[in-house]
Formats: sequence, C-alpha cells, structure tokens
Amino acid sequence: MSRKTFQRLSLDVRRRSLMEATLTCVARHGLHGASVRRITKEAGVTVGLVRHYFGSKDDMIRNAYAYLVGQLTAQASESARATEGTPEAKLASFLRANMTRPNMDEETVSLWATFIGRVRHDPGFAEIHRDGYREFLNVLEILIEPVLIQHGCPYSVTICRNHAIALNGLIDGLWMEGALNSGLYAQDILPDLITGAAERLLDLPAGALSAPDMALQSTQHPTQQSKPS
Amino acid sequence: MSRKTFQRLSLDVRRRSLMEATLTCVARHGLHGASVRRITKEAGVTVGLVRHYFGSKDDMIRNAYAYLVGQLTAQASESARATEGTPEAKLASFLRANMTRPNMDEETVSLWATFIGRVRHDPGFAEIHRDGYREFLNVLEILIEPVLIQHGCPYSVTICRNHAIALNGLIDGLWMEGALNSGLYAQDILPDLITGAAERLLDLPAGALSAPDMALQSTQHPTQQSKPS
DNA sequence: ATCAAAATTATTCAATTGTATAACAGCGTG
DNA sequence: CACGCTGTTATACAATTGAATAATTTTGAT
Repeated sequence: MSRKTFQRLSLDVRRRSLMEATLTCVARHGLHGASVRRITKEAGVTVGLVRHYFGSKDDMIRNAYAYLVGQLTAQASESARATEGTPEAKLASFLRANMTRPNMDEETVSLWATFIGRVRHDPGFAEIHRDGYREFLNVLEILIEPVLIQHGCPYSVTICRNHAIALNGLIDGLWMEGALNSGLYAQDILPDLITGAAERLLDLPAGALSAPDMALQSTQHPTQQSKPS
Repeated sequence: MSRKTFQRLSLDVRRRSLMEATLTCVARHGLHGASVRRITKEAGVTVGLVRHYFGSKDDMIRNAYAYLVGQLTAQASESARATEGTPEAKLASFLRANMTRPNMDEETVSLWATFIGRVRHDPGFAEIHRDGYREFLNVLEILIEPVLIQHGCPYSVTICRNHAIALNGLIDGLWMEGALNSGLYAQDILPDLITGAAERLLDLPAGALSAPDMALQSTQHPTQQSKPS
C-alpha cells in the first residue's frame, strides 16, 4: 500500500486553506462537529498538519475566526470605498452591501453566530470580536460623519458615535435575521428597508439614502420634506 | 460501595432541571463542550436519565433551545404588558426590557448565538427559530400599531410590518453587541439609546418614547418638536 | 546528482464521547 | 406492610476525539 502523494505548499497558502476548511466545517457541523479529521479531510491533507501549522486545533479555530472577521469588514468597507459619489451614496452602498451577497450569506451568519457564542468564555475569541467590532464602528463613524455635516444635522463626536452604535445594531440584527431567511418575508426587501430605516435613524430627509439620484442633484440641502404628522 | 441516593421527581420538574442544566453547560462550554456527562452532573443526576426523558442528547438540546426562546419573548412582552399607560410607554418598556437585565445578559446572548449557529443545518433548530422570530415580530407589530395611529403617522399593514422588522433588527443587534460588552462603551447608555433610535425609526416626534412623562400629559398629540436642521 | 532540511503522511495512544443495557431503589397502591 | 411499577443509578462498549511520535517524501541548494 502506497503513501499518499502530496505537494509542499507555501506557509501562507497552506494556512489559509486549512482556515477555510475549518470555516467550512464549523459552518456545516458546528464547533462540536468540526473535528480535526473532518477539517483536514476537507482541506485534503492529513491530521498531522494541524499541529505543524497551528500547534493545536483551538489555535487553528481562533485563527480561522479572525480570518473570517477580517474578510467581513474588508468586503463591506471596500464596497463603500469603490463607490464614487456623495457621502450619502457611499453610506448607502455600505448598507446595501451588508444586505446582499456575498456578505449576507446564511453560511457566513451561521459561522459568525457560532463564534460569537464562544466570545464570553474564551478570551482569545473575545479579543478578536472586540477588535472586529471596533473596526466596524470606526468605518461606520467615518461614513456617517460627512453625511451628518452635509445635511446640517446636529453634530458632535458623541452623536456620531451613538449613531454608529445604533446603525451597527440595525445592520447586525437585519443581517442575521435576514440571512437566516425564516421565510417570513423576502430577503430582497432588505436593501431598501435598511436604507429607509437608516435615513430616519440619522434624521436625514426622506430619500437622502434610498434615492441617490435626488441626493446627487442637490448636494447642498436636499428639499426639506415635511414630516407627515 | 453504596449507591447514590435520589428522589423521584415529577416529569415536568425533572425535564426542566435537565433543560436548564443543558443551557448552563452550553453557555459555559459551547455545544462541543456540553457533554451528556457534564450536563447530567450539573443537574445532579446520572447519564441514564437523558435517554429516559429525551431519548437522545440532541433531542434534549433542541428542547432546551425552545425553552430558552420561549422564556426570552415571554419576559420581554410581559414587561410591556405590566406597564400601565400609553401605547408609547408600553413600547418603550418593551424596548428597555431588552436592554436591561435579566433579558440583556451575556450568558443568554452566548446561548442564543450558539443555537443560532445551528439553525441553518438542523431543521429542528430552524423550526424553533422561525416560530420564535414570528412571535417576536407579532408582539412588536401589536406594540407599534397604536403608537403609529396615535401620532397620525402613515399607516398600513405593510408599513407596520416593515417597522417591526427594522425595529427587531435594531433590538437584536444592540442586544447582542451590548451584552457582549466589548468595553467600547458603557452598557447603561443602551436603554436611552434604543428609545431615541426607535423614535426616529418610527418617525415619532422627539421625546415620544424617551420622555414618557411628556407623552402622558398630552396623550393626543405631544408637542410637535421642530427637528433640528 | 546528491544531500540535508522541512513538509507531509501514517500510526499510535489515552481520554472522552453518546448510547445501550442491566441492576437497584423510591414510592404509591393494595 | 408487601408488592410492583418505573424513575434512577451503575456499568459496559464501540466509536471518535485531539495530540504526540515516527516514518517518509518533496523540494531547493549545491
């Protein structure tokens, strides 16, 4: 009986392939079902490599979690960065990115939730979560600030930060419940729903985020729409 | 060596004690660390009882999840029901209940997230989640409806439902990130933060939810505060 | 072509897992 | 007060787990 043939891959490639296999297995079978054997089989290697590249299974899982969080925020903020136009358009793009693929994906949410469940009792996970959350809040603040200023909204560091916290909550909640797709509503209502909700949350005139064309033609002060009362 | 002494308990008591021990262990050690032996030790019984009362470990865990979800919505809506006063006060009470103990508890959020992570790949969990989510949305709609009407906001079944979806997202997200307490802000800012955010989300005049006294003395149309612009 | 260093495989090991089965004991019923 | 039902304990078992070690193959430098 012959030995398995194999390639020697670079450290980065091998580590990433193992982390991605880890994420795949955790998403599919949960943390309890993601055994070293399943993960290494998914990655097409044998069990010994875990020790070789990560020292232990727990270490590998923590690295995979950090890898996931990094990708999530990177994708969303890249989507905002790539959008040319007004601050409103950038913010709207960021919001919509979180309500559409690839960011809003059932498997990704499953993964995220599973890891979140470990944050409380594993200091390593807690640190990764805190850093990721901080980063996400920062991105949000930077996106919100110019929008508030442009519309002459009351502005301070505290206000901006509180808006970021609330908006982040809205994003997280809709992202999660939406991706799980309980069948109670269609997922494709979410991009419009979140832009509308964000407008009101930030006290912007209706249409400032949801109708980017209108926002474009009057960059200074969009027509002040009277609130229905 | 003598046998362990024991009491014969009623079916309900024993099942509940096993489910609560399950929740404790899952919160502490995750699904992967919540072994039958740990759970039964936590409950003060021996392993055989799992088979006797639930058939299998998985069945016991599913039951524990349903038990948790039921308690969560029950506590929050009870808090709203127990509040005398205007619809605004009831809604505000519901929101605040989700941002304070016992509902907003790190351990509870850990549990919830862990289970959510299994929803995608376990049909049993999916059903429990869907039912719980539907229930929560219904409660929210019922609380929102009279508030919208009272303030003469544009109203329809769709509008009300969309508001419920958004508000639920806001609650879920803030509840989770807040409870995990990453240390980026103090948890006690959340009750005020969510009532303020909800006012804007529902397009209510400022103070309608956050200043219940004002809402009380003018139940018809609270002083229309001009939006800062 | 050779050789050594390193990446990868193969195998082993003790510990833990979930479940099944059999023996025991509490408790209501007669 | 004895009896029997069944809730409960105790034990056994095969399967799986994470980690450690030894054996082997690839690869790049010479």
